[in-house]
Amino acid sequence: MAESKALTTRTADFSAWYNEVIARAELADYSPVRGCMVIRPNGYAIWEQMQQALDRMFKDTGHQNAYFPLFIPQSFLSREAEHVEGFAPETAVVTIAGGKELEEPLVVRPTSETIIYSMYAKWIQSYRDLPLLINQWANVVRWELRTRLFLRTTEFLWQEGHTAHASEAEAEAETRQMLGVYRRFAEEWMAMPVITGRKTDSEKFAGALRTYAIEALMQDNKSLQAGTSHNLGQNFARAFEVTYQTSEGSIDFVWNTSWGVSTRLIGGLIMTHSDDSGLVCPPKLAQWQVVIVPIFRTDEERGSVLDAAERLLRELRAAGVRTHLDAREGMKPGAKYYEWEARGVPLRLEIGPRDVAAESAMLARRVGARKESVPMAGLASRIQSEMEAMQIALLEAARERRERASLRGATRAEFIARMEGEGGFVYAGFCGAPTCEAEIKEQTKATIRVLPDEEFRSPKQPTTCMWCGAPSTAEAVWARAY
RNA sequence: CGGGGUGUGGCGCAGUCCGGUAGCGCGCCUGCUUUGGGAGCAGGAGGUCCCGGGUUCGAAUCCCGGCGCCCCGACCA
Repeated sequence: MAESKALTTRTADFSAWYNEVIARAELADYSPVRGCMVIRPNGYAIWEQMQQALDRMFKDTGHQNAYFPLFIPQSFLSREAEHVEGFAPETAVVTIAGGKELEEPLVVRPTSETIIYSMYAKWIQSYRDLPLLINQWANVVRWELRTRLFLRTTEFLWQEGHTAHASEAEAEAETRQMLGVYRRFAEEWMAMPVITGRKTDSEKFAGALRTYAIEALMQDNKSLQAGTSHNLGQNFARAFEVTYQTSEGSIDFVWNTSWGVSTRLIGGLIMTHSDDSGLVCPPKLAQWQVVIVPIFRTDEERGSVLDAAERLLRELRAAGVRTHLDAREGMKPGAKYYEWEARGVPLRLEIGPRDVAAESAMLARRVGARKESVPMAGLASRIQSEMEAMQIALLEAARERRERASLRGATRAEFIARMEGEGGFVYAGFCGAPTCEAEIKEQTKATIRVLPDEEFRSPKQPTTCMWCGAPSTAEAVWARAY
C-alpha cells in the first residue's frame, strides 16, 4: 500500500521524481497544447509570493511597472542583427487575424526589448528623462523543441526590466544592481544559494554587450540559470534610434539594460529543497506556512478540538502567519499528513483531545527534527521563530550540498571524470577561446555557467586553461545545465 | 528531424504473441462503522480499447495507412 503511493525516489530517477512532485503537490498540469503548462492554484500561489517579494525589491530600487503589447511587428525583431538571429527560430508568428492575412506578420513576444525600445525612442528626449526604469510582468512565448514543466515551457510567465541610462557606467551599475537583487531574492526568499558572474559570449543574451547570471546547483548536480541581467550597451538604442540630448547639447544614444526571472524559478525551488516525500517549500514563499490538523473520535471531542483549532487559526492569522485549518471530514489524520507533506507545507500543528486538555499542540516540521509538543501560550511567536530557523537551515543545507558537489582547480582528466560521473560545479582555468569552449561542450556536454565574480573565485587562481593548457584568462565554473 | 518506447474508464496498468465481445489497482459516488501517520465493509457510477480502412461469422487482439504522447539527441530562460 505505502509503496504504491510513494513517489519515485530522486536516486532512482530524478526526472520522474521531479514530475511526480509537481503532480502530487498539484503545482501544474500538462495542457492540450504540446509544451504548454497549466499552473494550478498551488503552483500559482508560490508564483504570487515570488512576485510580491520581487516587485517590492524592484520598487525599492526605483522601478515602475508598465505593460507592453503581446504582439510585435515582425520587422522589429530584425532591427538588431544578433537579436533576430537568436530569437527568430523560436518565435510563434500570427499571419492571419480577423479572417484576413496580415500585411505584416505579428510575432508573439519571445522577449520585449524591441517593442519597448521603440516606445522609449518616443518617450526619451533629454538627459532629464533618464534614467528610465521600467519593469513589466508578462507572459512570453518561445517555441522550444523540448519542454519540461516550469523549467522550459512554450509559454512562461516572467518579469522583464528594461532601463535606459545616460552613460555606460550607469547602465553597468544598474545591470549589476539587479543581479544583486536576484541573488538576494534567491538566497533570502527561495533559500537557494547562487553563484554570480558573467556569461561567456557564447552564452550571452542575443543582442547584449554583457550578460550576468545567477546559477544554482540542483540536487542532481545540474546547474540552473535562475536569472539574468544584461548590459545591452547601445545596441538596441542604435537599432531603434533611442537618443537624447545631453546637458552639453549634443545628441547621444542611450545605454540600456534588461533583466528577468521567470516561472522557471519554481522549478529551481523544487529541485533545490524537495525530498522523496514531495515538495519542500521555504516558509517565506509557502502558500500555507502552517496547517492545523484536528484529531477527534466522538462528537464531544470534535466540538472541543475544532474549537481550540479555530482559536489557534485566528491567533496565527492575526500574527501574520499564513495558516490553514484542515477540517475535512472522513479523512484520517495520517492521510492529511502525507498530503500536506507532499504539498510542502513547512509546519504542521496537530490538535487532539490530549492536546486540548494540556493546552498544547503537536508541532511537526516538514524537514529536520521530529514532532514535539509545544504549549498553546506563545505559539505564534514560537511558529515565527521556527520559520525563521527553517528558512536559514534550508539555505545552509543547500549551500553545503553545493559545496560538496563543487570541485576547484580540476585537471582535464578530473574534469571529464566529474562530468561523466557525479556532476556538479567545476572551477578551473579557461583560456578564453570560443573554440576551446565549444570543444568542451561537445565532448562533455558541460558549459561555462559563469566566469564567477570575485567573491566566488578560488583562493588560488588557476594559471592555465584546464582543457588546452594555454595561459588562463579567467577562472570559469563549468557544469552540465538545464 | 534522427534513435527508442507507448496509446485500453479520471490516473497507473494487465489483456494483444495464440481473435470469442474488457479486467485489476488507485481515485470517484452512497451508506454504516472509523479517525494520534496513507481506514474497513457493503453497494454503485464510469470505457467509440488513438483514428481510418481491410481480413473474419466475430477484432483491443491479425494486416495496411495515419495521428498523438513520452524518453534520448540537435535548439534553449
